[in-house]
Amino acid sequence: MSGYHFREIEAKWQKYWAEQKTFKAKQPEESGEENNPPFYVLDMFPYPSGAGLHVGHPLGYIASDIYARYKRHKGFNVLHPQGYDSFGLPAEQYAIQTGQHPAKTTRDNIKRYREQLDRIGFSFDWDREVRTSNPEYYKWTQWIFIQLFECYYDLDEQQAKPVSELSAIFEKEGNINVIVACDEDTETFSAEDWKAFSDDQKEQILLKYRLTYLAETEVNWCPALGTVLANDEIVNGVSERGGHPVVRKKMKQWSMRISAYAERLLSGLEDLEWTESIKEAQRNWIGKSVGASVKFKVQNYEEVIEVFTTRPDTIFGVSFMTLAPEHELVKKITTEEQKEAVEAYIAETAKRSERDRLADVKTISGVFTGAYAEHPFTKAPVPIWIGDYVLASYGTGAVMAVPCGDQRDYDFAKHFNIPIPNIFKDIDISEQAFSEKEGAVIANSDFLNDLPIKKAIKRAIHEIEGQGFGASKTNYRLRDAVFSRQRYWGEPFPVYYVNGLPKMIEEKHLPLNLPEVEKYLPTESGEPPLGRAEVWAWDTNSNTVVDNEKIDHKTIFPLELNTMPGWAGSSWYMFRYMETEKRDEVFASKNALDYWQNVNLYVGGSEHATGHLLYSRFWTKFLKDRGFINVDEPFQKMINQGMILGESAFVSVQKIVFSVDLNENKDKTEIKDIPEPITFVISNNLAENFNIDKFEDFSINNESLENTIQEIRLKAQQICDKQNSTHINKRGKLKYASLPKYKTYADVNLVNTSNEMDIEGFKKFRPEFKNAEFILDNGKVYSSKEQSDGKFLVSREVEKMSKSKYNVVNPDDVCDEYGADALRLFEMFLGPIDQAKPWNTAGLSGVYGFLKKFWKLYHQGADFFVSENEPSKEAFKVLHQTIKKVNEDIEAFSFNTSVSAFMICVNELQQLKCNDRAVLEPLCILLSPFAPHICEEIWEKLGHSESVEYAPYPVFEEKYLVEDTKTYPISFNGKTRFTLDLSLDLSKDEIEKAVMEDERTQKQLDGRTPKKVIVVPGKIVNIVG
RNA sequence: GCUCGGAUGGUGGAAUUGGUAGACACGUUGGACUUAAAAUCCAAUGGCCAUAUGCGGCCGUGCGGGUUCAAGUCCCGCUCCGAGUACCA
Repeated sequence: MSGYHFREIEAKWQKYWAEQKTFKAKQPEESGEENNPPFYVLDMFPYPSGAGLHVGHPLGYIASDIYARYKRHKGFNVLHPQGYDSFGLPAEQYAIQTGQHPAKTTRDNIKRYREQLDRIGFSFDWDREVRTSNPEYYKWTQWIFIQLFECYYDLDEQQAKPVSELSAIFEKEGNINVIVACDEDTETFSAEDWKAFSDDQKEQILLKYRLTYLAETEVNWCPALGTVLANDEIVNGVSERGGHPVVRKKMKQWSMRISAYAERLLSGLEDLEWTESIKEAQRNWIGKSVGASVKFKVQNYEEVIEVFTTRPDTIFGVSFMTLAPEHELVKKITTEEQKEAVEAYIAETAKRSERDRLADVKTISGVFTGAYAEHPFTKAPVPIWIGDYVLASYGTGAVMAVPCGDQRDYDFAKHFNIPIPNIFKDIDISEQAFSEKEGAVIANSDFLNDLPIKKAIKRAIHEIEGQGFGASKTNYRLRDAVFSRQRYWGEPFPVYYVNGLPKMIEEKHLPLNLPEVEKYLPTESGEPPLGRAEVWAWDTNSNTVVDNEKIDHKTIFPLELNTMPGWAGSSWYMFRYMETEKRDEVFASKNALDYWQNVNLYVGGSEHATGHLLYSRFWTKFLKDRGFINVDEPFQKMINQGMILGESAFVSVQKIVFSVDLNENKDKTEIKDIPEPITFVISNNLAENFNIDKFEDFSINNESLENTIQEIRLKAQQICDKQNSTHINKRGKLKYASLPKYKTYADVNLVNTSNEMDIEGFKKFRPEFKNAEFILDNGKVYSSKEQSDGKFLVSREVEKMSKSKYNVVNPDDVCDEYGADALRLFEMFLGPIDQAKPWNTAGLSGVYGFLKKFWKLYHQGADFFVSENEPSKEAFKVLHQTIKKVNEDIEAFSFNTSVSAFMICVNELQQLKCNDRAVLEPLCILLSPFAPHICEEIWEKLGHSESVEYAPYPVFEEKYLVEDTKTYPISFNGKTRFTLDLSLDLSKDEIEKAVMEDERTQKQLDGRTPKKVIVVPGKIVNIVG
């Protein structure tokens, strides 16, 4: 065996790894003696879609795999698992369309994913695989749900506690003194009240405190689809799919009280090694603002308007109030005169999406309600306006407008000629508001006069609280998360209903398995798909699921029909991988949890910034509170990979169509026999100039194209003439005309690296072009593969990789052609991991060539050969430079530069004709995380019987890199003119002397005397003057 | 609008604390080997100018300023592109 036969090598080692369980992570009890510290590397959970993997998906997996393998070489006990987020909407939609059970399609998809993943040679410990749709897994998702139900959140101690403790407090002192997270509308009650409540009433009240609770939530309901839609599934008020009407509707749904954890979710970000941009996204999402809530009385009404402000110090600057048009008070307080205008404005606002309202800052709009509020301090009347720059969903949906201190209020006031009182001492507000939060002193503000802003805020809150029309308040934008989905393919809630009140199924009877249904659609009456299940009732005697017909509301009760959302299963899966043996008994055993702690390195896309990454932090904190785990954060360090973009291929098309001039058609008989249009598909190099109508203007010198176009015109004219001279004649004259050129997709798999397209393949791919004429790059018309000597070229454009753009590249194809090691290297070589970059298959030959060169280093002719000789100094230097560089790059996740470093290393060793074991053996270890198959093969040939995976990482030794000379760039006025080799031992003065003596220096100076000579030893010499 | 990224040859991208801009690779061109192709190897390759050869010169990291002996890198002001996103009161 001589050449580099990657197919055999890769298959051989993939089999070996699977059989030997090379990547099995050791549990704490197994690893104790060897003292290998644990290290946990995790990829974000893949959803196994029917489309399979494209080359963009494995990018992060390759990076994390390199890191995992690197850590094994460094002596760590690495946990590097993989699994599937296998509940989800696409499988359900496919089931609705085809009637196939989603469990089956999901299994099929997973099988395909696994095959694709296996081909790339990942070092996953597959024995720990999890699938969220497996009952053995979702048993514990249900279990966590129950734990959340049984807890409330103590805001004082910032901790979740059992609800039983809360009812004990209520028993003693009611809810007046408790500082806990609860629904906004919770009323106060005393111990006596509590005791007087019925059991059902008590349950109702406790629901307002539980960390997961039932509540009326406003949703986008689409009756035709029988489901709730996300905001981005609605376009112009109708559903994106099908265009059905959508209505706002209140529905009773499960919610998660994530808002209770707002403060901890915010402060916990500080110690995480995540990118600033993701942390910032979470901070914005949580949206903490500190200020005060202030109540304004409405004149002539009993009502008050409550506002939240971060700037209570500016309260004397209030000259109007603005309510969101949707604010509930608007209808009540609007005067008769203003009614028409207000209603018109509300109707207008309703048409605008929130997106519109926020994107448009230039249009200022609003209407006066005619009503006035009363300033709490001055008692002056304050006009109440409505304006769509205030959103109902944030805060109280009302603003106390301070035009001198807020630019939006300022613009609004200017636009409507509302006074702008200035409450800042010596600050000019004639042009714009003063919105800084420091650097000013308050004026015209009674007791706040002469106070700087920060002190004024404190004083204002003090007065507001003292006079009883407000209090200091911290506001969070973070809302509780709706947890119910009207879907089939998700975790069933372990919940049944007694008198309409939810009861949890006891833990020991879990899992509650997803029932069978005959169809996956909502029921005709609008219930979720589980409403179709015939066996979906809970028997509290036998503790089993029984036939619905047996429901008697005494011992047999209906079960919950909603299922859990996609993020339920993915919010805790990182802990499940830690467990191996006792998965039936616990979600993960204490021992394992204590040992693995949390994920040391998490790799995935940044699109999960405010979804998955926030929810899993929430669940982690909750599980910590309850003592189930002992970490506060799930993912200590995170790397976000960028998207791999596709290079879509396009062809240009122009058509000739025939038509009859109807003006001359006297008898108006039906027109038949009009020839089919003729389609031309034009090679990209000619596309711009190709134009059937105006070939006379043809500017580039291409005779055959000119001829071709003339022929086309001639042919079209002949068709017309022929028809006109015969039967069409009396109905009118047949004419031809060309339509505008347009571009359309070609499948990238039909195009080679030189942008040449396979025309026959294209005809099969787009049958509508079966009879089209193809104009080749030489201007000639394509006739057949054999007879045409020209090429057909496509144009390229970088776009997102997607099926609909025909630019998807499958990793299997790359593995077939170049091998998994080449794929791995190339994905890394493409550019920085976190950047979006286009996939260009042409570059693959570069890394493939590198692998062949690497292989050759260990061979002499056809035979494997390494010498036992002492390597040269140069060879050692090359090796140690590479060790240093690659080591640093891996730690910095700069994998593209480490691939370059390997290329440089191999090129140089080849130059040096180095084939010494003492250099080549460490090099093999060094490369093995990147290209594991080829390195295993060579490692074996080097005489090792064990996998290279656990070979100790080569140690960098500085002594091999020590230099005694430096090639100094000698620059004049900052421009390098020549270089000079000088000893590194020289002092500054000696360097200067040597440089000045060089004749090239004299030539550059041309007799001038330098003003200054800058010498930086070991770096550069710059001569000024 | 705001926040965070980014902009370097024909292409993907390198470049330490400011210190030889364009590493490495693709592509292109030329050459060697071959009946030929593939593969492999060698050479050239930022632009412009100059040049028999040789020695060279000017410009150049989105744009305009600035700091510095020296700026892709630091500062100020813009433009464009990408991602996220709340009129956060």
